[in-house]
Amino acid sequence: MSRGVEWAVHCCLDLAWAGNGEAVPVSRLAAFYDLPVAYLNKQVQALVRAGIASSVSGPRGGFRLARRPERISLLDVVTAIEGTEPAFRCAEIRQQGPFGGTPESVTGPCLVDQAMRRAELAWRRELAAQTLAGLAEAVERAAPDVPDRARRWFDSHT
Amino acid sequence: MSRGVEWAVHCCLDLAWAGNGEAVPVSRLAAFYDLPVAYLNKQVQALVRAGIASSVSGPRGGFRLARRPERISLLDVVTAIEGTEPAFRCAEIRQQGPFGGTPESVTGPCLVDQAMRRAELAWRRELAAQTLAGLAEAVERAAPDVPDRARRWFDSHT
DNA sequence: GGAGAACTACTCGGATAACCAGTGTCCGAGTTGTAAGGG
DNA sequence: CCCTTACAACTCGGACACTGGTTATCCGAGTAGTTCTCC
Repeated sequence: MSRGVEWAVHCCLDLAWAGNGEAVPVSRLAAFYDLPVAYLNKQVQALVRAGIASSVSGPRGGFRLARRPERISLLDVVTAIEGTEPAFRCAEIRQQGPFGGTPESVTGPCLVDQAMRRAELAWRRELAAQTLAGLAEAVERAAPDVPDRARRWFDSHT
Repeated sequence: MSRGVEWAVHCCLDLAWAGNGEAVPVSRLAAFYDLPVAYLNKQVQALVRAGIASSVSGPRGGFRLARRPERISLLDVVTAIEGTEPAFRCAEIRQQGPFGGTPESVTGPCLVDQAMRRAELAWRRELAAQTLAGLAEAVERAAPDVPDRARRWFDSHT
């Protein structure tokens, strides 16, 4: 899985905390985690294309969340970065080779593919159950000062 | 996900059907699905390294399943090809940047990582629940003649 | 005719290149705040 | 003093190189069956 997924999730959390109406430029986010600025920009652009974040150009510009954190699931973020295609893509090799041409061999869908899709569906279901708000709440419960410190840091470095 | 996973699962099914004590050479398997021989060999070798299949060299040699199909799960096959490392690997970026050095910031494990691991665990659980025997049975139920035809084809092309 | 040895063909196994997606970087388009200049 | 206008700085956005991993291929090590030779 792409490295940008971790970046995107953490940045979304920071946007949820620091974004009190203010847009956060990607340079700030990159400085906060010591990440390459331009590449992180690329990832956040993917969030914009997916409708998770919105962008503002020019001075005082930056990114902010397009929806409330309660309405953004981890699955949304992951699919925004990784794309919607399933990790396992059935190439229907059972239809190749000497038995491939016969129409009698294609009775119903490929069960191997089905089993894989079922597993991947469970993965997606688990990701969809977790929202950004829920994750943020869990972090606040575990370390109550982290969000405040982050917010203050983002506000101070104007 | 690697393309070889699909090949491995299908080949394991064929080994379970065609392997009545006889070892099946990889050239036979490759011909059955019209796949590149040497590369498929590489994948099946991974199955051997994982203890799923066993190999016999020389004439009348080939591969066979090392355990009964009831004892081989889809997760076994997938991890044999893809490796045991999780798809999402937490790089702990929360510990980088200006806040990284402070020891107070590392309160407990990374919750983002935890959420991702939970999802991946659900995926693994679903894969582990499906055995090769169960999958083979499902195929027989959907298309009762497929296993027999496969067995006959593998036996005929000595 | 039978036993032994050399040979041949066949298989796996790992070492070796080609290709592609992910990774990283750069510069241009657009926008906003600012400052200068004139009325 | 106030309005207009040009400027400058800052941000996103997409286009351009680089790199590790998957994909693909080849040749060597080892083994079983076969055949030839000798007793």
